[in-house]
Amino acid sequence: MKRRNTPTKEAVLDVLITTGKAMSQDAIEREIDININRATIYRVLNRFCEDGILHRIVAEDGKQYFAMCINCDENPKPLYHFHFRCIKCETIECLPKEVNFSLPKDYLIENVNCVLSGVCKDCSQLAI
Amino acid sequence: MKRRNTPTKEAVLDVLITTGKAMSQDAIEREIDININRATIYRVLNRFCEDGILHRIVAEDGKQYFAMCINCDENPKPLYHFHFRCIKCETIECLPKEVNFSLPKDYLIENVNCVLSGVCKDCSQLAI
DNA sequence: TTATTATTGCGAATATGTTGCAATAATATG
DNA sequence: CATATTATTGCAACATATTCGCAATAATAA
Repeated sequence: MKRRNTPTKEAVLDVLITTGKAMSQDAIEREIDININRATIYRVLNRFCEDGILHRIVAEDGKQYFAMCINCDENPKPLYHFHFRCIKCETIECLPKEVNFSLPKDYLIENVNCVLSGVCKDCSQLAI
Repeated sequence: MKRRNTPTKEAVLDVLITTGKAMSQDAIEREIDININRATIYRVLNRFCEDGILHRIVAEDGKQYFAMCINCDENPKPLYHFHFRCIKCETIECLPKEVNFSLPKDYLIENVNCVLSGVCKDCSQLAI
């Protein structure tokens, strides 16, 4: 199943690149100027995840967030990194901090989903 | 708002104690012999969380899971510990492993939600 | 025993995410 | 350039998780 280039895919990637953070489907939809169907956005996001272009984070709000893989911006992130979700501005960012864990014997690891939440520096300074 | 003792609350706690793992609303409902309304179970669980009796984990499936706080069983867990979700048996257990993280300056931490997923030892050995 | 009010059940509402299907459009081929 | 192939889209419907309003019930206090 060969992939095709579509305005939708470009628009979605664009938003994620310029924002530089992890975004949910509705946030992405809000940011895109052209009108794109909800289901289509999900399908595009899922395909990007399959292709290793995006990674998916599930936050404590139970929602899925999507972010560019590894080299979101200048500083490369370790494979399994922490994420920070700001409860004020509702954005999620990848932290350049690796998740260190060890599993008891006979456990097989498949995925890591670590989200810290609180108030990000921008919002905490606004509060002053 | 003073809390009252009800059969529902007892039943829910009972299941969580005997299972010793984190369970979702539907898993709890399945395990309880008496009939309890879905909404009621959620309310009971939420109240227990408010009261610090249970803690809430959100897994990659976007669902909420609830587990006894800290001293789920004999071995006490650190405040912020990892959780392991088995994709075979669909259970979540608290790992006695503390989450070590550090935040950039001016970030305020509020909550930590770390879930590793894969195959637990019981299920990985079944596969052999 | 009675009054107060926390708790429950029920139904409906909300939100997130997925899916089937027909229509559209990106790419490859002649 | 014209056409065939099929990936992608839009739409509506669906599935599931969780919450909420409201009236009825029941736990506790008096």
